[in-house]
Amino acid sequence: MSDSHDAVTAFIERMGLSAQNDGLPRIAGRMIGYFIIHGGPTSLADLARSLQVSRASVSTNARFLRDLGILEATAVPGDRQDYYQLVDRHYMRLLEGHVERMGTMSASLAQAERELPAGMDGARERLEDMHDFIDIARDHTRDLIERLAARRNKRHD
Amino acid sequence: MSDSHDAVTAFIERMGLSAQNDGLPRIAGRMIGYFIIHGGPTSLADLARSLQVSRASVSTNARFLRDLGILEATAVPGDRQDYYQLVDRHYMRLLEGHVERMGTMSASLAQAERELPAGMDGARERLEDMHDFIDIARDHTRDLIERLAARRNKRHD
DNA sequence: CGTTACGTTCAGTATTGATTGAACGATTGT
DNA sequence: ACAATCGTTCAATCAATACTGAACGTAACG
Repeated sequence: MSDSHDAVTAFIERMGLSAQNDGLPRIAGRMIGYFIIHGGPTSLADLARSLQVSRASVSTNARFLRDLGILEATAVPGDRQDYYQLVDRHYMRLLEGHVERMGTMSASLAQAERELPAGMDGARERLEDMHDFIDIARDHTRDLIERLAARRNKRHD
Repeated sequence: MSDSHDAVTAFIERMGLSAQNDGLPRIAGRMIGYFIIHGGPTSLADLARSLQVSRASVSTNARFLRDLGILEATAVPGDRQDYYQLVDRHYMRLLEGHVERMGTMSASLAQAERELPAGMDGARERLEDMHDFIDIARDHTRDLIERLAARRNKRHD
């Protein structure tokens, strides 16, 4: 079983790294990795033991991932611990987050266009150009999300 | 001109914030904002003065953005300062970076599938499911990049 | 030459944010 | 009632990294 252990921990660690790389807390990434491998539902205490981190960190990051819509709480009959698991198609939330960030960027560009005094034509053109781009990219990503949702539904029906 | 100044600095500051939000250095974001507004080419010294930051920071971040393919150096005849400007369609580089990160994630999942010992069927299924998703999303984003490139070319021809 | 302005590098500082330990309330089982 | 376990919160610590100041090399220009 040491083979499995090595491969599994290596993967979980890579998930931590790439989360860090994306600006997310490392432990959050490792938690996602844990759930991809082990499924769940799992209590926060077990998670803390498995990942060798403090219960405080697990608690904080669980809430963080829950707010992101990546984790959800489930009840286990006969046990009143808080059990968590990945939401179905959790990875979609990443794309949705991407769409959200493009939305704020779009709004920021729109505000700049609105407030920019007349005469700065070069600036306005560049703002509008980038704005168009962002909006198209956002729409495109929305389509992607829909298409992926459809694909998964078809598989399951 | 105080109106223009307010709107402009507010926009540049927002760009800094949203860069920070994406895990990039704040000054890098502000530099991008500066170029969107003022066009360029601009010397690093002017940039440092405008953004009120040290020349060291500007130098470091300019190299950073150049390596990302967002800024490029241009020669200004009769002046041998280093002039920088945004590359054409600089925002495309953001999507390309996104594609790259999806690529490393895909590779990481593939490696996990390869090294995972037999018997962990649930884990394998979840890995493959996510792997499929990532690859589809990456292809889709590549299409988007191509389509946007085509759109821009048509505009210009 | 001497001066000035530029860009880079690097050691040091400052700041941000992740992680922890300890204290707490709640819940269960004895 | 008591002990044990869980999850949360918060102050404190720790680590990563953004940012700066100073020193340096280069090039222009008087």
